[in-house]
Amino acid sequence: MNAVKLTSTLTFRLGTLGAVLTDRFTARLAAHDLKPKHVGLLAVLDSGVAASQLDVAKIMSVAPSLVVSLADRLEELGAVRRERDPSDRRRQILTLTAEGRDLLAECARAAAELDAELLEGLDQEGAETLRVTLSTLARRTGLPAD
Amino acid sequence: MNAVKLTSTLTFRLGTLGAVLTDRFTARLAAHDLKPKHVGLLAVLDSGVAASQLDVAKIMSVAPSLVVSLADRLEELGAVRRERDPSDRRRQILTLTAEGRDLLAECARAAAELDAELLEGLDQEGAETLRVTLSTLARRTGLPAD
DNA sequence: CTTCATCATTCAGCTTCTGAACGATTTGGA
DNA sequence: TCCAAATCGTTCAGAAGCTGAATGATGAAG
Repeated sequence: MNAVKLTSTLTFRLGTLGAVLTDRFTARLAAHDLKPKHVGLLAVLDSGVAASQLDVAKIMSVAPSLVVSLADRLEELGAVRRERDPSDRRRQILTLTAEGRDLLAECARAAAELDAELLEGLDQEGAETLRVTLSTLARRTGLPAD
Repeated sequence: MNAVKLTSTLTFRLGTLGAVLTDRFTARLAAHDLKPKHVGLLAVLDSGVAASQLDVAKIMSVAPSLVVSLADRLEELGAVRRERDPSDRRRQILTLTAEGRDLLAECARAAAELDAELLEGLDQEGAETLRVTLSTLARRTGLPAD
């Protein structure tokens, strides 16, 4: 009883909306020849101390082998530096370079512009409430919540 | 100036959160041997009159050839009926069967359960505000907003 | 100093999806 | 009436993105 409408569930709505926004972000990133996961990796490095590739893989919930190829590309762009951990030479420590920080900032600005488009005409209060609520949901989902 | 943090943009947050929720939904759907897109197709048929495969493809923003394989599977499950449009025999009209409606309802219930898990402990008011805001955003993004 | 665990890397392959054929049908002129 | 172009569904090859199983290098434990 009280039949649920699929399209009004958060699960479906956040899923589809998230997909659309990711597509838009991907389109913006195309200019830099990057994918969202590349930027996600930059963000991980930015918001923490130096991390090994395996650490990054765990944080991103992604296979270690994927981190290799993401880091390959970012290293090639000069956005990331790869160094063996002196205290454990198996570990590759990834760190953001100055260029990497710039690149991340540029991508973040692109995302913010997409946000502005999305929220255009929405009341300021609603937007702020949305941010707070999503931050809460992100936190309890194990995602970066800032 | 006022540097934007990527992880706190809606673009990034909705993208990652949406991906997590879609993964969870996919896991629930595994029991029925369905993917979210199958259920999305059922939802399109449910919320409209009879539609041709091309109509569905446009609504779902997906290649027509993908609709073929989704419909193949759903037809095989008896959830969907395929009939040539008598007034234009090129068109394949897709309609929900009674089984299809049941299946959709079951999937919607699964999504609602995931919603409950996600919102557990969140204040009722915040949840309701979230629903309303997301509905608005869905509408202005060309997604089903109900 | 040998055995087992851990990390990065490569690579084969899976899944999901698209775009280019193609056949069947319809439409719009000449 | 007939033909050319457009439209719809279908098949199929293959791109894209990712995983999991090897492999080699290094480290830890006895």
